[in-house]
Order: sequence, then structure tokens, then C-alpha cells
Amino acid sequence: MNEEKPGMKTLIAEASLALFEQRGFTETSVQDICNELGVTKGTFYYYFDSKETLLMDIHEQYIVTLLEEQKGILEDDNLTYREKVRAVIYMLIRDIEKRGARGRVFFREMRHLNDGRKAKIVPLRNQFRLNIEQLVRAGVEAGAFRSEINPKLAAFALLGIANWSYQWFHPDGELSDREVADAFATILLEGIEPDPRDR
Amino acid sequence: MNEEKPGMKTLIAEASLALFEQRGFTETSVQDICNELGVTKGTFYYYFDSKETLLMDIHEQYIVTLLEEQKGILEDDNLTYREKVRAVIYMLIRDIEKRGARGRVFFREMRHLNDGRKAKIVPLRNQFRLNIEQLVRAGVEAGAFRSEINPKLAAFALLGIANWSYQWFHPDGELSDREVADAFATILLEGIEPDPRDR
DNA sequence: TGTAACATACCAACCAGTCAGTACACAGGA
DNA sequence: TCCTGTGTACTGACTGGTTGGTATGTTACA
Repeated sequence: MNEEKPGMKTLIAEASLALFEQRGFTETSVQDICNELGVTKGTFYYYFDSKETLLMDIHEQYIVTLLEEQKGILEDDNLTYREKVRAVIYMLIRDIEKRGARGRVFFREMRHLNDGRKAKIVPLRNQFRLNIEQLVRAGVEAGAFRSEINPKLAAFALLGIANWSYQWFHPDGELSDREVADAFATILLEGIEPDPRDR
Repeated sequence: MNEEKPGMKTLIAEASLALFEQRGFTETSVQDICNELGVTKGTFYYYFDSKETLLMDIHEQYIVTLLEEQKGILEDDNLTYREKVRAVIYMLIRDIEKRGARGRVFFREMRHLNDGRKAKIVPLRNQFRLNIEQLVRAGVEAGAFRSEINPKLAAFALLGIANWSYQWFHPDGELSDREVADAFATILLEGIEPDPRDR
């Protein structure tokens, strides 16, 4: 239907994203973005109200898409609690390849949004976390996870493990996204120690 | 002996740290720092060669202290492997209170160091991670951790869990640093699932 | 002929860093 | 006691450069 060839607006957004990731938001000037595409600032401001509007677009796209994907996993009645945990971790690790730049910019540059815009993004980011917390809570109540587990802290642990990967994981390395996600899920679910009764 | 009253250099360093944490390195001008202390830019450049030198000081102090503390834990022969893992996690979480600002600036602003300076900091940061990896590897070989655990990924998992806390944990909240660290260590060591033989 | 899609030229604000100069403490000699 | 020299800890004005953003032109095509 659409998806024919990228318009100038898309080109600007993509070039900006790459530059923001490499150099950072403040360190990338509007002129830099324009040079990258061989256009002038007039063009930029024809498509975007401000540099910050562009940053907001990047943030919104990232978190909204992530929430949608997460919803698909959490509402899938065919999955057990442990499978849902595995699926969420895999989704986050796999996304590093698919939209790693967007993710890194999201975590790093959010503070450059003004208060009004941050007030729109932060609740969405929190919702993502609260959904995981709710998954763990339901799992604990159902007996799938241990009763002494604090769902809030477990959610932070999951997010910490997965999101920290944005800092080091490159899909072209020695390990595939699937291997990394599987190993992380196993650590979170089963821990690194052997069963106490085997020791 | 010393420690009478903080000299101007210390005052500048402390004020800068607070501002870098709040607004970011690039968003804080040397003038901002000077305004905070009621001095002029001449004073700043009397004590520091450049704004970046100051940033380097902050980075060096953070990672060197961290490595020293880590060494104390890893070389303590009275601790088992699991106790060392617990101690390292507690050390990182507790540090959020003690030097949280320094840690957040460390993770966020490192890219503003020039290549030469980064080349000095990055190996130290990597050493911290490799030491944890080595701890896990030794634990696996000694049978304290499961043989199928990948030490490299386990180290990343530990660091992810602990370092992500810098983004949300405030020691004055509902949970103490000890509680958070204990919960995280339990998750990493034992997982969130009950023993398979109980299911 | 009109308008969408750009280009050009410019501005006010801000930035890191420089530098000549100065107030003052303190030491040593007469 | 006074004078003189010297280093420390600053000040304040300045520079060259960059920035986000704007006002106004120009062109290609429907």
C-alpha cells in the first residue's frame, strides 16, 4: 500500500538517528544532519518544527512499538509464565539488532526532551516495566515462580539484564541473539547455582 | 592530618559533579559551574586545564576506587563463591548511595572523553567485568555454579542487574540497599522459579 | 499560475578557553 | 619596623567559533 520509497522526512529521521547514536543529541548539529543528506537547514525545518520534535518522534516510535510487541506476548494464552518471561527477554535482545540505535538513543537522550514531552514518554516506559512486574506477580500467585520473589525487583532484574545488553551486544559477534537471550532467561529463571540437593 | 576544609579545587569538582549529573556534561557550561560557586571562569581554569580534564578526574576516581573495593572482595579467602557474588552485588548497590552521582556520570558521559583518555578508562572498566567473569568461571570449575553457565554472560547479567539500579534505585525509598542487593543476589544465584522437582 | 519543496543568508545567543592584570599573604633582608 | 620581592588565587573582559532557528528567495512541476 505504502512503503514505496522513503520521503525526505524519513531520510532525515534515519540520518538523525544514526548521528544521534554515534555522537549524541547535543553533539549533533542540525547542520551535521543536513550535510549527511546534502540538503540545507531550510529543508530540515520544513519537515520538523525543531530538533527536539525529531527526538520526540524517535522516542515515541521506540516505546510505542515495544509496548505493542510486549502486549502480543503477554496476552498470548498459549504461553506459560516461564515462556512469557523467555519471550520478553528474547524480544528485547533481538530488538538490539532490529532497532538497537533507536534503543540506545532512547535510553541516553531522553533527558533532552522538555518536561511536557517527557511527561508523555515516561509513563509509557514505566508501563512496560509494570507489565513485566504484573507478569511476575501473576506467576508467583499461580505458583510458577517462588513465593518469596519480589515481583518489582524481579522486573528490574529482567530489565537490567536485557537492557544492559544494549551497551555491549553486537549481533555479528560470536553469540547469536537467540543464544544470549536463552542464557539470560535460564539465569533469571533457574539461577547460576546447582540445585541445593545436588550439593 | 589533612581534611580541614575543602579547597576551591574540591568545591569545583563537587559542584561540577552535581551539575553533570543533573543536566549532563555538554549541557553544563563552565559558566554554570562558576555561577554555582560565585567565582569566575578564570578560577576554574586556574585549577583545571579544561572541562574535559575535570570529567576525566571524575571517571578515574570512580573506577579506580571500585576496582580496589572489588579486589578486596575477590581476594578474601574466607568467602565462598556464592558469598563473593553476593558481596560484589551488595557493593555495587550500596555504592549508589555513597557515590551514585559519580556512577551515573561515569556511565553516561564517558563518550565525552577524548580517545586517549578513553583508552585509559575503558580497560579499567573491562577489568572490573573480567574479574567477575573470572569469579564465575572459577566457581563453575569448582562446582559451585552449574557447568552449563556461560561465565561471560553471567558476568554481564550480574552487571546488568546491578548497574541498571543506578537508573531507579534511591536509598531513601521503601527498600534498603541491603534488601535490594539480597533479592538480586538470590535471583541471580537461585532464579525465580521453584525447584523443578517440587513442581 | 500556484504551491510544495527546497536553498540562501542571516541573527542572537551561547560556548570553551585565553590573558593581562591585581589583591594579598608572606618571607627575608636592612 | 619597614621595605621589597615573589608566588598564589583569583578577576573580568575578550575572542573565535558554533548553535538552533528564521525570514525570504527560488525552482520545478501539477
